[in-house]
This record gives sequence, structure tokens and C-alpha cells, in this order.
Amino acid sequence: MIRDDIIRLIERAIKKAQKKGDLPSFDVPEVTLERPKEEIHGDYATPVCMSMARLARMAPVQIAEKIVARMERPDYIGSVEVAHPGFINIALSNAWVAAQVEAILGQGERFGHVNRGQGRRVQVEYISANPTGPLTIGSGRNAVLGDTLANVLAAAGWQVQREFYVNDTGNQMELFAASLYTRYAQALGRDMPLPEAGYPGSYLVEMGQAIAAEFGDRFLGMERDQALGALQAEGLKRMLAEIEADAKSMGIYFDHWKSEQSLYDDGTYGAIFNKLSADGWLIHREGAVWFKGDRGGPHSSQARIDSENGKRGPEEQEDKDNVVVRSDGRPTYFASDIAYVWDKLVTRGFDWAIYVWGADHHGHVPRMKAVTHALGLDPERVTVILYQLVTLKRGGELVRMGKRTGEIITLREVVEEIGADATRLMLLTRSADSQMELDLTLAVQESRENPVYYVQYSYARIASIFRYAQEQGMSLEGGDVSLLTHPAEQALIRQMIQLSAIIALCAETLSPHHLTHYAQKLASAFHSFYEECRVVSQDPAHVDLGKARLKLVLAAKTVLANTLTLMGVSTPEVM
RNA sequence: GCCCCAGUAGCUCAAGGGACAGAGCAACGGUCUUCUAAACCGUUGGUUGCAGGUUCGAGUCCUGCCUGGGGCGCCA
Repeated sequence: MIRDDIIRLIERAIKKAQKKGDLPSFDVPEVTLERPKEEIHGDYATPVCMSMARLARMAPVQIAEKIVARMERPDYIGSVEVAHPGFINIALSNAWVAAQVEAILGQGERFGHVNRGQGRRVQVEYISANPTGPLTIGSGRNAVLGDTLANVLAAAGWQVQREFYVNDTGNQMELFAASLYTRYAQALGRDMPLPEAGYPGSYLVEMGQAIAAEFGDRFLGMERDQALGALQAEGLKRMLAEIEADAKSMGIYFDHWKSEQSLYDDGTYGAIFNKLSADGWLIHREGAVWFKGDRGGPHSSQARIDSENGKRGPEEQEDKDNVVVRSDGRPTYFASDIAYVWDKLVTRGFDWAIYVWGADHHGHVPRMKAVTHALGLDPERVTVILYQLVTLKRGGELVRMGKRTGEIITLREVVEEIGADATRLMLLTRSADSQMELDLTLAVQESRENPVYYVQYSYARIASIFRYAQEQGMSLEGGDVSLLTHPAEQALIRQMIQLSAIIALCAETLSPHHLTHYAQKLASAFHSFYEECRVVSQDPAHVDLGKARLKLVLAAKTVLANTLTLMGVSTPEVM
């Protein structure tokens, strides 16, 4: 990446300046490179001289001048300047920038990819919504975050597996089955109340009717327990089919659907329970089995050391005990989570497990870290991405929502109203840390002005240029990209070559929202170019430039496509 | 009571400790006989919740407070 090349260039210049005695010797701090806000400051800038002032006992500007004097000037460097209060500003050479068009065309859909992962295996587990009801808009945020992150990590050189964890056992599943039983019985004319804390949503009424229509009264004839089991299986199958369809409507496909129940069936849970028990992490109290927090654990001193080494922040210390097995003998979902993390990191051997959770689960992060540690695994191999909840409004009115309250605005409704592309971008634009307030009424109105169309429109315009060029018998064969010297052309290419840095940034910070802002900048650069630079022209004097521009436009199409694809947004040829 | 996240332009949000805090929408003024005006060009708009601190430099880091949201042993 050009960015890394420039950093190394500066590092070499500093060392050389020290060696030649221009600068005193001291440990050189990390050279950071940023994109200046002002165009006049060039393509890259480093503030490193400011942080060296004290070490060198020199004024930042003087340091900068010494470094600049020792800097090599490879062909990609256009200009190097020192600016107050001590920046080194670097501009790429126009010739090198123009040449990048060929490089982009050569790399095609791989352009922008980096190799930070070096083939290591990461699992991204996302959505994993309880299959007790349809996906909500909150699941939508989870879905978009997880899916885009998976795309980004794959582009950053990781081997990625996308997983949906199916909570097909436990308390909520039993309540789901009992609620479905009631609705099914009601569909057949029986009078039966919903169980306490059951699922009141109308979707179960419909499902009860559908099952009654298909199976008749078959389940009413069974023992209640047997009927519950059969209905749970049937309901789960139907619910998962809907979830899969909703995910698909947003372009999301999973590599694997992992059953919670399977962790019990295949013995993982039993083995892990024994291991934790043998290692002294479990205690019996009040009739239940508890996992000891860091304070009580046998290796609590080790936990503290890890914390001091920065491996785990103090906010990740778990100082509470957590129930693994209830006093009635049934395991909690935390029990399966323990088996699951073992399954991920040991049985299946992922180097890294990423969970995407809503902020309402943030209290569970410390105990996941604690239990990973207790299993003898490095807690750093587990990362939980928390996203703040989506508050929903309709016409300014707050909608309290949840599968268990019965009032649900489904992801499907939103996708049907404003489209998958707009939904994805809307949920992706904000950083995961910021709460979203979504007014459905407004979202439908505003979807016409959604930034997604701005970006897609640039893509469609390019497609249109190519249709017209073909009509006019014009081709890019033999185009000479060194002719691309117009400021608008240069600005567009400079934007295009940022993609790899953006992918690296998104992967390192696990914040895919940077992509959306990049996409808009890229589209903006294209639209400006489009206004200023004619591509297809009858003017004979324009032939060579036209060919070069056609190459540029094809490269822009490539970069736009790569960016949109990473975000899971479609690339329309016509709008 | 304790823990987590947020508070930035009228609205929705950006901003790897760096230069004059940026976009979009909204408002206002221009630009289509030539590849898509879902666009472009320009103008207006800010005490970054408040008070301290660290730093050459703070929207960003630290402490306290205010407001909103979420969480705190047998729901998930």
C-alpha cells in the first residue's frame, strides 16, 4: 500500500538524518500518516516532528527540514513540504497517480484488498436472533454490521466463516412451543390461554393456523409433552425458514447454522463442564452451579496480570458469579455459551471468534472473557462487537418493541418499504457505538434522498457512458492514461486509490461504517469529474483523451463496484 | 448505588491526539440544444452538554457533574 511505502520513506529519512548527525539520536516514535483535510496540504501529512521536538531538543519545523533534506524521492512523490507548526506534507506525483488507473484495471475486483489477516481463520457470528419470532429492525442492524464486517475481513486477507447460532433449546424455546401450541389449539376452535410470559405476537396466530391447516388436529391427539416437542420442531423449522428468507432479502447468506442443542448432543457441554469443574471454576450454592468470577477463580492472580498487561481492560473483569446450571437442574444459556466458545476456538480451531451483540448484552462480555480464560484460552481470541440499540418511532411516536411484548416492526416491513439497499446503508452509516433513532414514517420519505442513490447513481452514470461509447464505436483500446492530468481526473483517482486504506481501517477498528463515508466521497469525486470532463466526443482532437478517460471511467466503475459490494449494496446499470 | 454507550450546524450523523471541526438533509442563489439534473457550482449555518486536568497541540485522553439510552447471580 502506498501509505505504508511513504511511512517507510519517512522512517528511513529520520534514521539517515540521525546517522549523518543532522538529528541527535533518540528512539524514533511511530510515524503516523494522515490525510490532510485541506487539499493544499497534499495527499498525506505526518505530524511526527512535533512529537520528536522534545526528544531532539529542536523546533519541529527544523526537524522537519532535516528529515525532508534526507528523504528519497521515488517516482510516486510529487512534492514534499514543511509546514507550520511542523508538519511534513507530501503530495503524490500526478504521473504516478494517473498510472494507477492501469493498476486498478489490472487488479479488477481484487483492487483494494489487503493482507492483514494473512489467511488466518476468523468466524463472524451475527444475527443469531432467537428463532421465536421474525427479525426486528434491531436484528437488521446486527445483520448489516456482521455481514459487512465479514466482507471487510475477507477483503483484508482473513479466511472468514459466517455463522448463525440457533437458540433451539432452553426456556424461550419452550415458551415459544407452548405459545404455538395455544395458537394451534385456538385455530382448531379450542379455548386455551397463552402461557404466562408467552409470545403474544400475531405471527404465532398465523403459524398456528397454518399448522392446523396442514396437519389438522394430529397434535391435539397426542400427550401434551409429545405435542409440544413436535410443535417446537415444526415451529422452529418455519421460523428459521423465515429468518433465512429475511436475511436473503438483504443479500445475507450464512456458511453455517449452528444448533445450540447440538452442543449438548455431541458431548461438548459435558466435557467442558467436567473440565471447568475439575479445574475448580465451578461452585455449588443455593442448589445451583455457578461459574466463579475472576475474584474467586483459582487463577485470579493470573487474571490480574493479564489485566495489567493490557490484555483485558478493567471493564472486562468479571467480579460476579454466574449461574451455569439452575437449581432445577436445567442449564442456562450461559452453559451453552461456554461450550460454544470451546467449539469455536478448539473443536473447529478458529483463530478468532467475533460475536455481534446488541448493547443490552454488554454485561455478558466480561463473563465470556472470563470463561475463555478459565478454559485455558486467550481471551483476546474472542471479540464482541456491541452495537447500540435502535429506537423505533412511527410518526414521532415511540414504539416499544420486542418479541415478548408482541409489538413488532419487522425487518421485512422496513425492507419492503424502503428497499434492501437503502436499509443496509442506513443501518451501516452510523458507528455501532451511536444509538439510532429511526422514524419509519420519515425513513420512507427520506429514502428517496437516501445517500445510497447518490452512490449508485454514479455507478449507473458510468454504465451509461459505456453504452453510449459503444454506440459511437469508441473503445478504450490503446488509451494512454498519462493524459489524465485534469484536476477533476486527478482528484477522482486520488480518491479511488484510498480503498485499500479504508479496508484496512475498517478491518483494524472493526467499524465498517467508514465504508459508507468513503463511498460518498468517491461518488462525489466522480460526479464532479462527470460535470467537468467529457468522455465520449465526436471531436477528432479528443480521441486520445477520450480513450484515456474511458479507461479512467472503467477503473472508477471497478472501485465503486468493489465498495458497494463490500457494503452489500447492489450495482445498478440503469437508474 | 455501580458499570457500559452517547451528547458536535435547525435535523441525521462523520472526524487513528494534529492545521480554519466536516458531509448529507433542510434553507437560499445559480447550472441541462452535447455521455442520466437521483447531478454539479456557490451561500448561510458551531462556545463539540458543563467544569476542571494532561499535552507543544483535546471533539478525541483523565476526573467530576448534567441529560438520554442500555445493563447489574438461576430470561435471552
